[in-house]
Amino acid sequence: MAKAPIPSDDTSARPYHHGDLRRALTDAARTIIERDGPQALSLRAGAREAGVSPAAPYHHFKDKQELMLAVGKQGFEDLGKAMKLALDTETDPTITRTNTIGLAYVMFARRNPALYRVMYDCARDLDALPHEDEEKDMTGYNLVREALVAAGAAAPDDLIGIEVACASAWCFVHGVAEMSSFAQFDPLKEALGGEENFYRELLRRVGAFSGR
Amino acid sequence: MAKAPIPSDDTSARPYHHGDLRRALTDAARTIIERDGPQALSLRAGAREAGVSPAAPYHHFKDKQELMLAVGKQGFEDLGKAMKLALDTETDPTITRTNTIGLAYVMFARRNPALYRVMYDCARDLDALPHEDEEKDMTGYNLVREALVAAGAAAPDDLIGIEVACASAWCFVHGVAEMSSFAQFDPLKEALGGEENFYRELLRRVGAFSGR
DNA sequence: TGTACATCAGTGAACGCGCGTTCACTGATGTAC
DNA sequence: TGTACATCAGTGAACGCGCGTTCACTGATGTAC
Repeated sequence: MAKAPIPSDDTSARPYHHGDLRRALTDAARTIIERDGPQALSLRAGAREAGVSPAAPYHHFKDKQELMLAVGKQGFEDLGKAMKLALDTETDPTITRTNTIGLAYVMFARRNPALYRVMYDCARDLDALPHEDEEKDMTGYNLVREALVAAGAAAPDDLIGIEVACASAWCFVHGVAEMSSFAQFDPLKEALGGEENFYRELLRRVGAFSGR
Repeated sequence: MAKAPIPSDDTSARPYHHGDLRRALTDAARTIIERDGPQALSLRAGAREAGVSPAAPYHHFKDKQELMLAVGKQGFEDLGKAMKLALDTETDPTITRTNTIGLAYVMFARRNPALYRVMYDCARDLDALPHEDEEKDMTGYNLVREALVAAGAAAPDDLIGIEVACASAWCFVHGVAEMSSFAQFDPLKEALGGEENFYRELLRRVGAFSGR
């Protein structure tokens, strides 16, 4: 009877040690970013959101910037997973691999617009994303390159041509991703019978990159 | 002898009234944004940069947000001017109008990366850009639509097709614009003999949108 | 042309606030013997 | 299995700072007569 957790209100019965506060903090940061905007994210706000004292984060992150980078990195990992998942579960053989990946990319940005914005900032800040897991970071890029070559966007031995094709596709999809939450496109989305159709119609044009 | 301006140091001999403080403040804001990042812009910093007391801006802007919007709006105006100028001065008839406009757009973003970022944030926040000068705001868009129709991207009576073509081109150019300051593309820029060639090579693909 | 006065566009001091970060601390956990 | 102790992951109070904004003020300008 002595040590049993107090049953009164089990959400308030948090143990002194959190368990995985680092993860809880990045999750809290994502919540804040999406709910109140990237500007609203502070170390204190993150701690508050995670239900922890203002000093607690310093046991897991050197400073605010390190938290931001962790959030961005987590975002890229999740984006990579989303793209892989889409490839693995796509059943319609008439849809090209590039389009499947592209749609997954855009939908991720659509669902996490503020996070996507932060990820982009991280990617710009120097080469901020840590190089330790270059493999992981490259996953998405490799998928795209492979798919573009398969689609005939460039000859397999035309290295520069391949890079340019990748850059084009990347820029295009990035543009669509960022614009995806623009209200300006709402009428067009409706006219095409839904958001997803709109993106598919746009992404179809990536195929045009390979046209001779 | 009485009222003559003190000649000692004419940069320090600013009159009590500024002349055009509103403009000086938006210029100062742009300086700060490009120099220290959008995060660093505060009303106080803007006033400091303009050499004026912290309370002075309140005679010209209701609050910080109004200053930000003014900066964004000014950015769009300048971008529109840059595109028009490029159209008016392009002499090579082998370059399509879409590509001329696109390159001007991308180069503007390349030269003002942080400002471009702020502009985009302004455009996203609600329909933040004031509607009074809808005409002006539409200038760029009209130029693009006209050029795309001229390029055969869609039949003149296919209204939806035109809109989709515009959306595609817009997303693509936006993507290139934002990626233009990514160091990741530096090797490719070099391989293609310079930055401008790189953008031209990318933008050439906008033409592919019209391919049947 | 000169004077009185309303209005405009600045000043500078002050406010309350949330932030990042540090510090000495303490409760919980894991390990050596 | 039990005890001593090092280590880890929290707490909460405190710091100094720059911020947005307000306020009573004052210098400069323009207008009526």
